[in-house]
Amino acid sequence: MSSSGSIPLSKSERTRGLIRDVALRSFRERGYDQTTIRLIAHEAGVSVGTTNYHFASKNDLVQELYLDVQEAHRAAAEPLLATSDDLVDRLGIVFRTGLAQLGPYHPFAPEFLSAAVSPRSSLNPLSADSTESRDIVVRLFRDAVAGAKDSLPAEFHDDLPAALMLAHLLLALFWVYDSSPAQERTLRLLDRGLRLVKLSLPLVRSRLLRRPLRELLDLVAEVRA
Amino acid sequence: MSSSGSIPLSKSERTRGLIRDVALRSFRERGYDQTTIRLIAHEAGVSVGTTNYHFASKNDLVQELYLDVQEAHRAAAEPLLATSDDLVDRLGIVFRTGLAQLGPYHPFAPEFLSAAVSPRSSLNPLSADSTESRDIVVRLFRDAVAGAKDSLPAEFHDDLPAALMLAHLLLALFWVYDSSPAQERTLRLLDRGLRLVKLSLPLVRSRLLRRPLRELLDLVAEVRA
DNA sequence: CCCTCTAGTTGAACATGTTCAGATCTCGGA
DNA sequence: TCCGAGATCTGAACATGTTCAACTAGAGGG
Repeated sequence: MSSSGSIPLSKSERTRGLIRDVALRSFRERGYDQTTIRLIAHEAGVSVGTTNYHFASKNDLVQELYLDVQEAHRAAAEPLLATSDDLVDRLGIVFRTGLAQLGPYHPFAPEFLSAAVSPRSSLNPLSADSTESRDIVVRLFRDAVAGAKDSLPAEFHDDLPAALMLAHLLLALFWVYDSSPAQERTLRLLDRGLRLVKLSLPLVRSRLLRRPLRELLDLVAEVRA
Repeated sequence: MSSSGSIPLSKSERTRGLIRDVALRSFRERGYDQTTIRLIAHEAGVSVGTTNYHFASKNDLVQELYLDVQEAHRAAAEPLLATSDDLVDRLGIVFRTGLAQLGPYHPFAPEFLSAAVSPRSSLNPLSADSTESRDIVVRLFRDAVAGAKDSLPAEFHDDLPAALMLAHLLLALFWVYDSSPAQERTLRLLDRGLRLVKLSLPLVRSRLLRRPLRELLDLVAEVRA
């Protein structure tokens, strides 16, 4: 969580880190709406102006949370990816470990969603500001595809990871709306979706659906905020 | 737009109608964020408190806009539905006329999306508060399916309209993110998606994919805010 | 050791949606 | 016509994220 490097931190770095830590803890405990700038400032023992000096906006603080979550996603997914070379299984691993990271935030998911969904929000996972955390997930999907034994037609290789990341975002969207206990419906949706993909895979390799699927992928893969 | 019944309106009804008209015009011209309560009050010549007396929240005013838009959707779709009995064509009509209604709002789409996407927002199309306008669209899809010559397996009939309405929401989501001129990419996505559906339809009727598709539909069809 | 300049910090000010205690008006009944 | 209760209206107050002019402190050069 907090870096504990050996170089002594400057006063500024300590203040910034303190604000960051206070904010992230509050986001986890109280969610987005209840975590007000004034509350963060108070708990960190600084003024409102200081938090805005170190983080230009409240959303910049959420960005820090994103990074934490995505790093945890990678840490959870990578070891599991070593255990299978089946494409669909590997995709399932990335999706499932991704959902697992979100779990604790479900009570506050609507607040975060509302703040992040606008294409103009820096919090948007598809925005330029979120490139760093987004790329972590895209890389996970790239690895998942690349490490599978039956590889897909080469023409899919470039765009597929970005499209899968989008699929993951859609799954997360479903998850936000999922009020079943422990969001088990989302997991069921994922299982059934993956089963459908497994069944459809031969069709994709065959000629019939390949062209229209390819064209769909073209459009979807370059969605940006 | 404004109803022009013959019964003379009470003072209260006139005030309410005035606020409504001023607000809707402003939403269309200035979008969601720039349309402040104080601005509406000022343009309607009433106080801030009065607008909140007639409409408990700003979102209640957007709800009125929704109804206008969905009524226009129905008015645009119904005559066109009489011109074809091909299932995919009919779906295309409902999707396309739906997108056409949104067109003028695209510059402000992110603002509206952010306000509407939270499952806890009354503005959410899947919320109880939006039942009226949502049902207009669901009925359109029901008609589109029911009036097609090659009907689908009966087991799909119940849930399909709700699932199609969800698909329409997803298409609208894509549309919000679509910055191509006149959002032509969204139309292309729709065309390609429909072509894929047309190609896949025989597969759905056949046994292979029917069961998993059915199960997916079960989960998706009952998504609610 | 002192001076200066900049990084760091402060809290008041602003615009926003919403609330609410009280003022004002409307309208049916006497 | 007149009255009073209930409907309608008012504007100040509140909490929020963000901005900003002013203040402080700390580092580095003399």
